[in-house]
This record gives sequence, structure tokens and C-alpha cells, in this order.
Amino acid sequence: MPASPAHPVGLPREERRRRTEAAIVEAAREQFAELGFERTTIRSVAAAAGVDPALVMQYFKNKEGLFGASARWHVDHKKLSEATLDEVPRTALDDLFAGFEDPSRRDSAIALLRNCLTHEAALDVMREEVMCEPQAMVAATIGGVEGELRAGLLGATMIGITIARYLLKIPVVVEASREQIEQIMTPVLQALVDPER
Amino acid sequence: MPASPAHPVGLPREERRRRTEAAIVEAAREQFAELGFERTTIRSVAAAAGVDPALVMQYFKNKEGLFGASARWHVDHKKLSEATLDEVPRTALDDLFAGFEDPSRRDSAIALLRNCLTHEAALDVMREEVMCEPQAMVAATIGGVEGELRAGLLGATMIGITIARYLLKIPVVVEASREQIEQIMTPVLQALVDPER
DNA sequence: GTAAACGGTCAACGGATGTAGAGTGACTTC
DNA sequence: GAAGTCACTCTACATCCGTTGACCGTTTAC
Repeated sequence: MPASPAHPVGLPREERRRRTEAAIVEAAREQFAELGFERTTIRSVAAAAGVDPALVMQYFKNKEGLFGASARWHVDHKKLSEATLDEVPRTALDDLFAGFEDPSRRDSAIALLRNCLTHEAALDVMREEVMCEPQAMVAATIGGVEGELRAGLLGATMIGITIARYLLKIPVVVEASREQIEQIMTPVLQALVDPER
Repeated sequence: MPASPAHPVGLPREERRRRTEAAIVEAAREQFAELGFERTTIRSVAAAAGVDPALVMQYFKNKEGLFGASARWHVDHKKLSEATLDEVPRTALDDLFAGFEDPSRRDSAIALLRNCLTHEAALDVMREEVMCEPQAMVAATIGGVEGELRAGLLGATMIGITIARYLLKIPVVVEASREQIEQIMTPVLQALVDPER
């Protein structure tokens, strides 16, 4: 279902374009997130957006282009880069959950996450922007010879929790509140990033 | 490449059947593991096994049947169920790495893992056999009201490390040795399953 | 040795999908 | 108000894939 009725006549061109493009991206996000890249078809996205399939191609050129515009990870790592060693676990968990509370950002992130094991483009974004980039920041905060590996394992753990909760939907992990998970995992992740003390 | 030349004439029927079936499953495992379910075709599996596509259907009925015979998680949880609270982290990590050392079991597990986000059947196996089953054992060992959730988060962490190392191939996590990861993660996971002490 | 059983192949159907190109009617610009 | 631009649609092509049914030749069973 498109958020706003597509292509309503009587509006200025610019506004019209903006709305239908948004309707297409929203429909694409939902389907990429729920069905994955392969089982999402241009035709079904167009239908959900109330638009002709050919229009999708004009706007995004490719199915690949549509995917690139739909699957994104919206987290700025500013807070993480400024966090002290003690604050890293809590900050990482907060950033993670925050990104999954707004439904549109959530769909976008899930679209990326769901396809990162079977789709090259999604894998690249995932590896670089979601894993390696913040990993480098955390590694700098941790320091030492093991800093890089510990930061990598922190990222791996975060991804594991995200997948278990939002993709695999493991009952226990789904039903737990954000606060419960943070309460349990914060000291655990502190033992990971700061093994002294 | 099939391990043994397919359909060699002159052999007893039973042996012939066994060999070609094994060649098909091996080719399927490799392709499902590398390309995922959708991008793996019956035709390409048959070609890699040196066999006609129609034969694959006769042996496994469906593409679904072929996938079910190829994607499996070969770990018995006996050791895990017998482990004391102190031994749980080390046992879980050992079981995990052991399952990825034999190439054929590894392909089989990766085939399952790679598709568990986009394929219903893979998701079911993953959720039940790989996550929930061992989770119940660990939960019993941990005990208490939080036992279930802690066990679930342990499983999530393990999956995260597996995905980071064998699927996403995050450089730091790939290059680290099994021992390095075990050495870092064992105390961390102990803080997860046994928060006292 | 003859007939059934079985491993294996061949050719083809039916459907779905990404994509291209020509066309249409409303809005914009002068 | 006429010409042009632009959002949008229609139709169709080419390809590819899972799946099927008939067929062939070797091995088994009597």
C-alpha cells in the first residue's frame, strides 16, 4: 500500500515526482526487507506503489539501482567515535536499537541485512559501512595489539543480536525488551572491549 | 567438479546410484553455499555433477528437496548438554569451529546459513535445530529467570561470529586463528552465562 | 536367453521476469 | 494559446528456469 496515492494530477510536477518516487522506494523497502532481492519483482513493487513497472526503471535505471536507493543503514557513528572505552558498549547498543525504532529506517536496514548474505552490493555496504568503519573507531579506542580483533568481535556480536532479533526472530530474543538486553549485554561487552578490570 | 566421474558403466546398480547421488549433492552443496538458493539452478548443479538436469528431479523431486538434502547443520549437542556452567562457553566455541573444519560439513553448514535469511526452509532448520534446541539445553544449565534470555543471547553471539567469519568475511575476524578467538571470547561468554563471579 | 527394472538422456512446455521503445496526455513556458 | 517538456503507460521482446513425459541402453531376475 503506497503511503500517499501515487501520481495525483493537479500537483506541480516537482511535487508529483517527489511523491511517486517516495512511494516506489517505500514499497521497494518493504518488499526487499520481507522477501529479499530475488523474490522481489519490479512488477510487484510497481503494483504496490500504484505505478507502471516501466516507470520504476526510468526512476532507478535498474533493479540494482532500486535496491541501492532502498537498502541503507542510517546510523552516524559520531557518538561511537567520541565514546570512552567504558561508554563503547552502551553506545553501540543504543545506536543499534535506535536505528530499528523508526519503521522506515528499520525496513531500510532490514532490507540491507536480509540480503547481505546473498547479494553482492548489500554485502559490500554491510562490510564497509556497517562493520569495518565503526570497527576502526572502536579499535582506536581500545588500542593495543588485540584492539582490532576485539573491535571486530564486538561488531560480530552486535550483528548476531540484530539478526537473531529482527531476522531469525528467535522467540526469547524477540520478546525481551530493549532494556533487558542492554542490561545483560553491557557488562558482557565491557569484558570484551576492556578485559582488564 | 564431481569428486568421482558420474555414472560409470560396469558398476553394480546400487553403487552407481550411490555415487551419482553423492556427486549431485556435493555439487549442490557447493553452489548453494556460494551462490545461494535462488541463483543456484538445477541446470548448473547437474552440469557440475556431469548429469542431466532431469535426473536431479528424479532423485530429489524438487529444487526444494535438493536443498533439503544439501543444507544441513551437523553438530550433535551432546557435549553441550553435559557441560557444566563453566564449560559451556568453551564447548559451544569448540562445537562451532569443529563443524567448519571438514570441507564437506562446512559447505553444508554454509549453504544453510547463507540462505536462512531469504529461504523459509533454511530459516526453519536454523531457528529450531541450530538456535532453539541448544538454547534450551544451555538455559537449563544456567537456570534462573534470565536463563532463557542469556542462552538466546549466547546463540546470537555465536551466530554473529560465524557469519562475520565465514559469510561476511570481515578481514580481522577471518585472519584471526581459532585459538585467538576462543581465548578472547571464552571469558566474555562466561560473563554472559554466569554473571555472578 | 528373454523380459522386466532401472539409471540416465532428450526435447520441450509453461510461466515469470528484467528491460526497451514508442506513445499519450497533463503541465509548463513563452 | 501554442509548442515543448515531462510524468507516466502500453506493448512486447528475449531470456531463463523448474519441471515433465517419452525414450534409450545397460543391468538384473527368472
